[in-house]
Amino acid sequence: MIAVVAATPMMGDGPGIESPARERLLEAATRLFCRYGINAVGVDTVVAEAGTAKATLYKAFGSKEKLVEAVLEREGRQWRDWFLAGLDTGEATPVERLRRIFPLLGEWFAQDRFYGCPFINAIGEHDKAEDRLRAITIAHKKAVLGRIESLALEAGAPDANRLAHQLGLLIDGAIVVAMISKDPGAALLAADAADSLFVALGSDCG
Amino acid sequence: MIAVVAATPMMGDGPGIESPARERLLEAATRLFCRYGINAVGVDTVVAEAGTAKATLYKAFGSKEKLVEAVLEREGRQWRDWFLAGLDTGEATPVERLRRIFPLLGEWFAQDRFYGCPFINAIGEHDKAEDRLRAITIAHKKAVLGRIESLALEAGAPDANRLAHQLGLLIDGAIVVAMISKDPGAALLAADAADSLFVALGSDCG
DNA sequence: CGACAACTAGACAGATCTGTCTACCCATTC
DNA sequence: GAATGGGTAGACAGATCTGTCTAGTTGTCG
Repeated sequence: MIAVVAATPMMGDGPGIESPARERLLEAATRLFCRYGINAVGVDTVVAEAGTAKATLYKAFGSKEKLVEAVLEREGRQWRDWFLAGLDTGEATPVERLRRIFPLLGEWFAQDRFYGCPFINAIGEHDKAEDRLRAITIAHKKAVLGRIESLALEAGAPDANRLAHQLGLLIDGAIVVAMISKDPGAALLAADAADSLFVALGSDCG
Repeated sequence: MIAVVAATPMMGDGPGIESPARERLLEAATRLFCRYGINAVGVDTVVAEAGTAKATLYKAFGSKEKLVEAVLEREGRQWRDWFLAGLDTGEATPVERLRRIFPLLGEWFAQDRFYGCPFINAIGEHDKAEDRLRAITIAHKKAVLGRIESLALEAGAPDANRLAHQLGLLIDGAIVVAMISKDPGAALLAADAADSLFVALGSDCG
């Protein structure tokens, strides 16, 4: 127990708890699951892409299902770090920060590695009565919408919670449309629609 | 060839071209694919649920992939028939018809058989470089948004095409949020957001 | 009756899936 | 040097997948 954490002597990357093999597995699984779908990718493909042995995967995660959860949690954390940092960086008014949402999404959509939202896709291809993936997804969305609601509140929105969730609708809609159409322009359209939601905020001008 | 169409002597249901076995297969496949995901359901499960033999499935569709396409095309057609009829039925102004969009979606979300959008889910769990399912999906969305754009035009929208596509964002967003949260209230939220998009239309009143 | 068409039941082949297991490698540490 | 722990390589079991094939059943029509 103690040795497991106290070990990892050389690698200084990240928190130092993750072993390199575990990290390579997460990266490979993320890439493959997002591109081809979770059920369409076998663990043999994941370990081949990660360059590890199959036993390493099962030692680290226990099952493919647990690997999927770990992938979603890691990918969600990284995405939120990137997205929320994009909102919060530098000097800006709350409304200006809210207006960054869709340009940021546009950057994401334009990446050749953009395959839609891993959470939405994962839920879509699993039993809809399954609650585990939905719980992970809801936690992720709550973290994102929570920050947006704070900004809406600072911006003086009459109903910050409602505004945040309506922006959430536009966010998810834009993600889905961008995945289907392969057109990052969905972000521009959503930005425009969001402006219509911002008219109640004081500092607005077409 | 001719016999295949000219036959089906007794059954008078529907257009009469579909054989009962084929229809049962489509119904069973739709139910199972939507609920559990396409890749998670094998053809053995489909034929068992449909009460047919496996050979009947392959005789009628040729492959599981073709069955999937047939399911999406049939389901899309039925959904559009229901949805567009809901918009167009009875006497109403174009804006009133546009305002029916989200209450209609709310009815859909509230059904216990609601498992999200089969098109979105299908694309999400397949290779994102695959174009076949995307083409079917785009055709479906085009049919829906085309009618919405006509209504927006009749309603005097300054940019009917843009309004239609923005409503499309809210529609897809609401579908996804309803699937994730299992809360039909996403439709109300979207209806409210849509009202903000309608302010440019003349006959609007909070 | 005989031909025919649609369907059923289920065996079967071959591939692939998840998960386990053995045997070995190698670096670090005591 | 010996022990240890993380990793590799890959065989293996057992299930399940898609798709094919054979044989038999049912019902219709001439």
